[in-house]
Amino acid sequence: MHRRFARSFAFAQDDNCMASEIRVRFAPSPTGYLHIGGARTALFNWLFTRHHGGKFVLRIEDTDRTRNIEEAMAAICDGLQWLGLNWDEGPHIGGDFGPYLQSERTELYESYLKKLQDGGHIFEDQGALRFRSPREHVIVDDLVCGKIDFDLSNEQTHPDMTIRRPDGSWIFHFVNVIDDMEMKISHVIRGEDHLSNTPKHIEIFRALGAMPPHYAHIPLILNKDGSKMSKRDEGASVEYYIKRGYLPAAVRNYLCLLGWSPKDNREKINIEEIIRLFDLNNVGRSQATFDPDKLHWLNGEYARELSDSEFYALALTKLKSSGVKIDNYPEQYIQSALQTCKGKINTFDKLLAYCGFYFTDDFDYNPEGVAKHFTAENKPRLKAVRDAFSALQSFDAAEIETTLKTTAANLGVKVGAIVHPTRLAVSGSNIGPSLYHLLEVLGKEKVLARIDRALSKFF
RNA sequence: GGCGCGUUCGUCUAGUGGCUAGGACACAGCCCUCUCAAGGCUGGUGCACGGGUUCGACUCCCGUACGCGCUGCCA
Repeated sequence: MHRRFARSFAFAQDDNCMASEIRVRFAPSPTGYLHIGGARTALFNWLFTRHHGGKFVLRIEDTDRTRNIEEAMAAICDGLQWLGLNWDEGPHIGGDFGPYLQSERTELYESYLKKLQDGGHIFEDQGALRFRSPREHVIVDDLVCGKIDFDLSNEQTHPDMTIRRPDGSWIFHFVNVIDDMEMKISHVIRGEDHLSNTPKHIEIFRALGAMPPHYAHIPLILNKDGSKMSKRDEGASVEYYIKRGYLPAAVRNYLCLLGWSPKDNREKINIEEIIRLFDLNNVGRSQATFDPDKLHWLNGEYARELSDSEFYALALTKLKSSGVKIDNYPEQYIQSALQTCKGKINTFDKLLAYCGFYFTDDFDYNPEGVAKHFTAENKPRLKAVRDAFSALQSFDAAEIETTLKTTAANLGVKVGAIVHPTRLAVSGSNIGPSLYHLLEVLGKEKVLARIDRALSKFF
């Protein structure tokens, strides 16, 4: 009830000031990696502006004076770009409200500090500067959480916040507010961990005589075990998915589904459609657990939808980065080899294990497969396959299929009985691409050699 | 401890007083099949608990429990 009222109220305000542009920001600190939760926050900000037609600002909150800011910032920018979350203002591209690194905005903070001091809002405490709270109730009218009444009247439970350290460096609460004000941010969309900070931020806006922006606090993303996803957790950074060969569109789609839903049972939705449907009033309020399995499935959905050339390009890149000596093989060979893998793997990090046998003769044989298929009774069968193959003129998938089937019939066994030993002999694995096509790609010579090798090695 | 937020299958969610509580991932079985995928079919598990309000609560109110967040001279 409260929530709905709060929302209509907030949007009524928007309607009254149509002139003011919608401006949102993503304001990470340069930790050196893009957290998956941060990426989702950035994504929701981005979706919100793309839906309403506003500006998406990237601001780096580097008040901590870390070294290697360039490097740490690059990880974040790369992650955002990989996800397709382009910013309209910020590092690299500038804008009318820069600079976009807090470390370069000190004079601005000084001047606002002066204003606050002149207004009697600041006092010194052992060399640090604190903001004196007016000690009132502050109502946060949140677009996702509804109206929340915070009672800040008790100094014991809500001490005056520090805004500047004795060494002159700034505290997040202060610079964050100043920047949102100066950059004319209209909607602050951020993680729910900031909800309790919001009344304090509003106090600063008021002390400066400014209107606070609209707030929207989105639920946090948790680990499988219910704990907060932290840097140490596997899969907590976007980079992890880049390295594993996930598709950005799939990761982005998955992230959208955490705390937001199209409400019509669709899971795989293209980004244009999401932009069309997305709004703050259909963002959920409860925390979501990150489910790697579902992401993996969704990635497979996207992977299967890739065109042949897209798949080939991505697969080739992956093979090269995996150290496969690709130059030793003709392009046509590589192409047909990779084509047999299309639609079979959900993520590209599985590619090498799936098709490595195409690019080396020196592969391992799966032990369970050996125990199961390289049996005494299968020896004559594998020999029969070998002989049948050697008699073939054209070694194409159709011929191979026919040959295997007639061979099986002659032996009085099901085709599976000879398929498995053959696959194992030529690829070392009991899973893989379609055997008929795989054999065609490998070519008669290699196939016969590998069968011979298996025959002499295991029987 | 105080303050705040949350709680529908294991997980993500749909659901705004009357539904056999729907979908998806995962899981199990079956079908298809040269393996693996994919696809098809079937199955199981869910409204945290206790009070109200109401003719009737998953849905509204209160409390409890649990989870998470904030409570920093971190962001």
